[in-house]
Amino acid sequence: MSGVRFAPSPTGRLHIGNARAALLNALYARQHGVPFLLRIDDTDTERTQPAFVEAIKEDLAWLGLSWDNLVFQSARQERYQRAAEQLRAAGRLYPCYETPEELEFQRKIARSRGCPPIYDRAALALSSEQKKQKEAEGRRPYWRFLLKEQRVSWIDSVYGVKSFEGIYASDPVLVRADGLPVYTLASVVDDWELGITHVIRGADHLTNTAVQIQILEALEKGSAATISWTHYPLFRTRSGEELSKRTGSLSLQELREEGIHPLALCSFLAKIGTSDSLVPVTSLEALVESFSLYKISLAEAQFDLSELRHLNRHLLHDLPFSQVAPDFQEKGIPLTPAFWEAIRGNITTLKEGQHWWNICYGKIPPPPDQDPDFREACLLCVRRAPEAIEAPGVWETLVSDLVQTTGRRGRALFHPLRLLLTGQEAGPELRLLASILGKSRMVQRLARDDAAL
RNA sequence: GUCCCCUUCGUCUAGAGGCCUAGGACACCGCCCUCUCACGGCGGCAACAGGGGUUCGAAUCCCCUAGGGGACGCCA
Repeated sequence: MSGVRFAPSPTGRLHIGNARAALLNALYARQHGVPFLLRIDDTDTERTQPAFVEAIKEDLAWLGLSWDNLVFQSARQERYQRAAEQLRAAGRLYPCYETPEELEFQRKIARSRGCPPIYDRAALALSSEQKKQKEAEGRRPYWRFLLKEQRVSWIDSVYGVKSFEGIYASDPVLVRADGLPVYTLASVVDDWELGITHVIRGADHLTNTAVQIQILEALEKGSAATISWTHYPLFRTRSGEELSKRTGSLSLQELREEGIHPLALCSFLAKIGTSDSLVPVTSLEALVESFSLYKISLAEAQFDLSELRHLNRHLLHDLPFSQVAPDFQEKGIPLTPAFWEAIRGNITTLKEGQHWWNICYGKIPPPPDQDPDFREACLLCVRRAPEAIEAPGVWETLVSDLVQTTGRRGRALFHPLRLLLTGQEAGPELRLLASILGKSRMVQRLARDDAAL
């Protein structure tokens, strides 16, 4: 039995950091044919909001990821209680009575004195009378795991041999005063019981790993070698902008609204910070094939939104009609192959595709009528052109006529004509636009007819 | 403060002591294509954070300095 998991907490919408974790795990699962578990880490009762569970599922589906199993930590409380019991029995879980405020104060003191803010284990020295007295005062105990002061080592797929000394960390709180387990415990229990053999997560969990290994051992469920650990370096950002879920920046929702195609995001998230080139792929399968944990670099990759946009542009150039039609359908746009062929080379985002759809099939703001004589001449030519602009040779004939009639050619002809027809300075080749607009709409726009403007 | 990690073209990176006058991709610039802006094709510019060692030889190994990230929560 083996498997991987993506374990978001439903405290907000998915952001790119989450998406990377989800994608990397999903790619690993697909490549190795192991189950991909979606575990909802909802042990934090204050911050969890049920609505975000659906939002997370929606975001994952948009990315193109599916899961084999769905588990809620909130539904597994008795497992965690049992584990806590076992740790208590083994003498590895001890009650503490400080309030969060007191602990915060202690940490502040330690920091100001230049000391590491590590828990002083004061509660360990409490006699049973003292504990009784604390409880008589109305204090409920919270429970800390007694860390062994030993070196914990494991092999990380990215970082190589890693080791941490137990003395450099606080004894972690495993059970809160309200009796509910904390992530640190729940995660270890679940990984063991749900057959997670490969943990792939951000490097912010590196020190957690040492702690979790000690818990795993204390629970007699395994050792450092039980799980294959992979920690990838977190994104770095320009000018230190926050990327964490706490600020809610760069949610998948925002990227989606901007018109970033999910495959562009997946290509980006799978390739950035690896030894592979940052190029878009047109299917998730291609990412599965080239995926390797060993390609992940030790240096933090910089997340650059403009890089993502470039990738999106290239992807859109490559994507066939069938792969983008659904995205437009969703926006109520009945995309046609001819239209897609015409615009794909000129757009960076799907949103710009919608923009061009509106230009071609909707009304446009009246372009400035700087040269009415030129406009009238163009109108004359288009009026006497055959109905089927798209038919072979028709465009060429029309252009000859335009050159003859207006006395202009090249940029001097096409630029103002483009402006009159589309209201845009740049865009797809006019020949293609003309066949999409059709003779009647071209006439309307050149005649400055209200129906098209 | 303590611990962990990082630093190669603008960006993502290749690089495991001689294959390095440092390779690729994207960006940028130029040319070609095109009676047009784009698209596309071809080409160009451009980097080993700094300083010490070790070695016949260092981007690569060691040390120091500087800069950056992460962890140190009754969050996950």
